[in-house]
Amino acid sequence: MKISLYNSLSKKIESFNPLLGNQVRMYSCGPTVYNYAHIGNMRAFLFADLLQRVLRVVGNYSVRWVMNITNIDDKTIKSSKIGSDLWKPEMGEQTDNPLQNLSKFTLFYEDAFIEDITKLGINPKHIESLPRATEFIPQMQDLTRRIVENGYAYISDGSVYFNVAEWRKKDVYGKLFKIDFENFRPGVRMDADQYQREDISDFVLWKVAKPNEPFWKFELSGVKCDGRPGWHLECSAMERELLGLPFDIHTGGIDLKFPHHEDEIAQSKAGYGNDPTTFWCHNEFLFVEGEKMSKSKNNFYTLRDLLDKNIDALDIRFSMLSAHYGSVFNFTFNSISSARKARMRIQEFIYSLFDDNKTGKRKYDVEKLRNDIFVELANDLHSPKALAQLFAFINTVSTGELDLNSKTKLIVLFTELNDIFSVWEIKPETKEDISLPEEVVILAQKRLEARLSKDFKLADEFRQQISSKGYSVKDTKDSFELEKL
RNA sequence: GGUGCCGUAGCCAAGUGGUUAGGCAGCGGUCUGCAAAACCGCGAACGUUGGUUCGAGUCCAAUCGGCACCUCCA
Repeated sequence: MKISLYNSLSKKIESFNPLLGNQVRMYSCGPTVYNYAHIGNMRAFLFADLLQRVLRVVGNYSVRWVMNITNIDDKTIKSSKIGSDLWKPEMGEQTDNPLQNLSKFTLFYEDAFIEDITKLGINPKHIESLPRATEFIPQMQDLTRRIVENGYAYISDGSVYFNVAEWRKKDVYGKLFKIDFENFRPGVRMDADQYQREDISDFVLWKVAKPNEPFWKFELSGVKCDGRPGWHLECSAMERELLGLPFDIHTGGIDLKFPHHEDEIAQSKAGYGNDPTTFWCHNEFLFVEGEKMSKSKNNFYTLRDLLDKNIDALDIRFSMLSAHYGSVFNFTFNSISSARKARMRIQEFIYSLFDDNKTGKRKYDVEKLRNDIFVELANDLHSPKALAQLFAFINTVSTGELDLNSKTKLIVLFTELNDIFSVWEIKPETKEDISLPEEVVILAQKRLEARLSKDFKLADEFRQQISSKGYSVKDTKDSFELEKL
């Protein structure tokens, strides 16, 4: 099925066509590995995952998905320095080699990141490559050199800056973000670094080495420029190296539109002569309980914080699918429990499809249902509408009335849908829970006996005891089911 | 100052000018010893004020409120 996507370049929904046959090349701005990822970060990665899955399943494309790991920047350098209180014993021993420290520090959070996204239902096998910025330094130096040679960058005190004014004579600077150069307001964070820039809007390509910080040897136009790459440059060099230019889709959070992505466009074109990509896709921000997430408001959560609160990562995934990626998502604890119930309702339905005792004569047009759902997903990843279609279906059909053929087709469909949503089990319900404590099972059995002999008072007492041990008991006709509370 | 986004029932969240989005919660029912779960059924909304139109949640204007970005934040 043809996919349509909102393109931040045209600010319109456009029909998507890959540049090379059936293959989609997609690059996602990945994490800066200086801390555990928070749920706002997670939304960006879940959005990219949804996109690549829809491209595979609905669009029938093969997808080459690349997501970078930013393992060198101000924050990672600072956090990994000797004496940093962010250093954890699990990262190993610090040495007097700043680059080694940086590497140990960032690898720790890189592992944590992979672990986190896996819990969220992202399959790392879908990601073709997770390039680390530090492993592409020669390519970044090469790009810097090209831009300088083409006359769109200058060296100042060993750092290299992109000359925006010069570039504007040749091409538009402001393709994603309309910039009013007359009313350009210098940012507050400007003086965080002593930039020796000719113009306020120039941005750094390569930063000169500071004492006790990691650096790479670099000589440019006879000038010694030992140092490290600037942030924007990393992506430009890696995406060209791994995907080739131009590729099909570039994703990221909406805050990266400017300056990060705008600068990427300028760099790639000024250095390589090519636009990076044809589609820019951005996800909106996330709120927590109606407010912007911030540490001061005490509503700043990493995925791990939420897991510690006994929240299922898949409920987070599912709840985010209930809003369109292009609108602000309001994360609330209420919405998580709401999402869990909704998700489980579909899960129950899937289980019942495998139940041969529930079979009837009704034929259902599964093809049409499939089409109804896929059309929504193909229309700019409209997951809320796709889910609405699915619920509307479940509301009109009970498995017991469906014939075997329809049920089989539905299992196939749910398998396909789960290749996108990835929040269900497509298999018969397994009643056995090996992890149940024996004492709870014994209590439940005693309760069953009491119940069958109609001693309900005793049965209620046992139920009390079971729930005080953290389990709930559900009666079936002549047995019981236990569930963790 | 500039550039954008958003105000839809108790909560979340779709709505491309013309008969129902959907989920959760709530209410009623079936089933249960009572529950739980499941299933069946039910209601309720478009920030405010004008305008365009036969008809506006949808288009236009104004207004109020919230938010984001404006040089290394998803």
